[in-house]
Amino acid sequence: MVSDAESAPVFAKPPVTLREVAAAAGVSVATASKALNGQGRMTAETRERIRETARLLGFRPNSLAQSLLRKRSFTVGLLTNDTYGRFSLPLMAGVSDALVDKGVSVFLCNVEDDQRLGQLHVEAMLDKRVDGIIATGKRIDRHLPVDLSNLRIPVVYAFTQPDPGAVGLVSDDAGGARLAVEHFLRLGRRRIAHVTGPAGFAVVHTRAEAWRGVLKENGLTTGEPLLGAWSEGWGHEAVEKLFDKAGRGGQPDAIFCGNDQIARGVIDALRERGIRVPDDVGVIGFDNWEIVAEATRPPLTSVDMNLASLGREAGLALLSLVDGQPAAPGIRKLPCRLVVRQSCGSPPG
Amino acid sequence: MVSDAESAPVFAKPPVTLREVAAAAGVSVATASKALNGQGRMTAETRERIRETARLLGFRPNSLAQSLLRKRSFTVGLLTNDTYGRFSLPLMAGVSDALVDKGVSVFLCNVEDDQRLGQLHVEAMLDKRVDGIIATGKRIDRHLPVDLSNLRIPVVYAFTQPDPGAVGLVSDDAGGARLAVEHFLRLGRRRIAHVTGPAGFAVVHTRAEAWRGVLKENGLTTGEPLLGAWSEGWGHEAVEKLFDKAGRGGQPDAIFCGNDQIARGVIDALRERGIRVPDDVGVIGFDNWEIVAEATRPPLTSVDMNLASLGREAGLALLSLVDGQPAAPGIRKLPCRLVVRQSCGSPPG
DNA sequence: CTGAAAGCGCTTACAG
DNA sequence: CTGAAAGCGCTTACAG
Repeated sequence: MVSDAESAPVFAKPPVTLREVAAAAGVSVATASKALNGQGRMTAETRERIRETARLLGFRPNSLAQSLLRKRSFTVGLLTNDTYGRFSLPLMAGVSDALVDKGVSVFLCNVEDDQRLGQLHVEAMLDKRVDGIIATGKRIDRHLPVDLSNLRIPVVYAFTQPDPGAVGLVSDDAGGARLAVEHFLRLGRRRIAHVTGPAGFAVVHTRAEAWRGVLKENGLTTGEPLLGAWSEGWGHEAVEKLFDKAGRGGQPDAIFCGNDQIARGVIDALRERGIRVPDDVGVIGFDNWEIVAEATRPPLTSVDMNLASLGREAGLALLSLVDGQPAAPGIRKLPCRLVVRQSCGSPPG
Repeated sequence: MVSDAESAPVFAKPPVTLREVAAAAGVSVATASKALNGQGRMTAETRERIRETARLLGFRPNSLAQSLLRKRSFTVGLLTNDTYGRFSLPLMAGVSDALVDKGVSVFLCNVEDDQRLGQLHVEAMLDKRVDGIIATGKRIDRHLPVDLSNLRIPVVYAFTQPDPGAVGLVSDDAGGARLAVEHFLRLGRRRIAHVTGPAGFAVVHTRAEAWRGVLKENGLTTGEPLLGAWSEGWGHEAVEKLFDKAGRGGQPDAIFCGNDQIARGVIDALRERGIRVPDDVGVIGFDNWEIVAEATRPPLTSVDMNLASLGREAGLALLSLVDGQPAAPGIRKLPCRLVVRQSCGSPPG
């Protein structure tokens, strides 16, 4: 007995083709194509009949064939080395969301920090004729382990270091830091410390400069920012450094932290010392990593880099390049926003 | 003046085609194709000459054309509703890693919990003729907002609820829970409590049953598991419940927690009460969310669900379905592993 | 108003 | 040993 219908996999049935639609409607393939695409001239009845036939048969045009002709695949590649995904995922989701509505699909390429993997993925993207590539990473001062500088297709960099002359989108870290410090000032805080990550990160300096700048503009003196690790442990330590020296008057009444983990360590350490947050000392973090920010006691006010919007913008920027619109090269900085919770204190009175 | 070379976008130059390679090598397109694919018979010199020409011209075959012919696109769709990405990302990275070496690329489809988005993505995948689909989510007892049951292409479910009769991969939660409890027993702990998430989650019951089972097998009595939220706050509360009642003898000497956030809350609450971890009470978490597990004091022992492996397995399972290998339908449970840090205590003596 | 032809870039029988 | 032909599924000038 030959394999019977029951045992054959359901998915063996091939998709219906335009040829079948045309035959069923009694027209040529060319006419069918034009009917479905709203091209050409024909009676409204013919067009409608063909459309109805297509609908009935469940016809969906084969993208591969269309892409071959149009020289547009309606796909883009998304390169990332952020396996852990704290920064990448919202960004990737933003890209995907912005593009799905335009019929563009996104290839996920995890390149780690591995040249071989990077090359493998870029070649796969090129072979599959993606319309463009978005490169993203976990920090804006490092390159991905791939060379994207001489491709035939447009490239947009988002939250990773762009090649010179390319289009790049990053968060406005200086602006984000200003938001935090200015908020403290508005709340009446005057001795605002800054506890942040390692000197090896560009954002550490960008944010520290902004912190210093705002204080100076307001006639306040600043000490040095405290550089350390991006960790809770460092937040703890930093509190010791800040509060073990000097008298009450030299101690901060607010601490702006370089990320939420540091802020969490700071808050825990302050509580252990009996220093009240926000009454005695206000705390603001950076990243608005919700699961951390909402678990601190009190919940943490934090600067959000709007990574999903950044992803959306990157997707749209790439599309307009693909469509041949010229884009100004260079780095575009997108605004951050301050998410106010309870750790920073309320306005006086 | 017509647009000069300087101002034209670099990426306007179209890729080199097989026809050009053939012309350059002085052979027909058919011969060129066979030479590059190792098909047909021809002199070694001819083959080598064609290959060399292709290399020189930087020829890369157009995947779209190949896919059209072969009826295989070497792409798969990856559906997820885990925007936050704690579970999805390692899984997605695993899928991508397993497939990139086989020349298969992965479309990222963020469907949220939105039917419309789900449908949009599934149609896009079908139109692009993906070879198969992997569905993944943030919990194993919920469906994605899409119907994948009657597609023409194979589907594998990973870390989300499969359709009946489909192939599904999940972590062995019961096994993972056993690992934790048995480890405590080996360490000499006897009064092992269980603090976990809400009753609405299937894994809450799976893990609680396993906890209860191991204790019974060892002749130990168990109380009821403490159900609550997946949060630090609940971990805190649970410690109050466990330690405010009964005398010293009724209090646990070990707590197995349903996730790492709960475990973190538990550890913090114990410390605040002056109860030493692990000396007085051992703690084990679940998920092995490194950034949390490593920040607890002491660092947290936790059950790891091996999500990257799960992703790899899912990718390979899908590929073998695509290749026509029959796969046993049903749910396959993949083992967890215990990552031992300092919160559970050392062996006695 | 509709269809036949050519073609996107490739592969695979089939001739010679 | 090599090439001409047909074809994957579609679209788009061009005739009629």
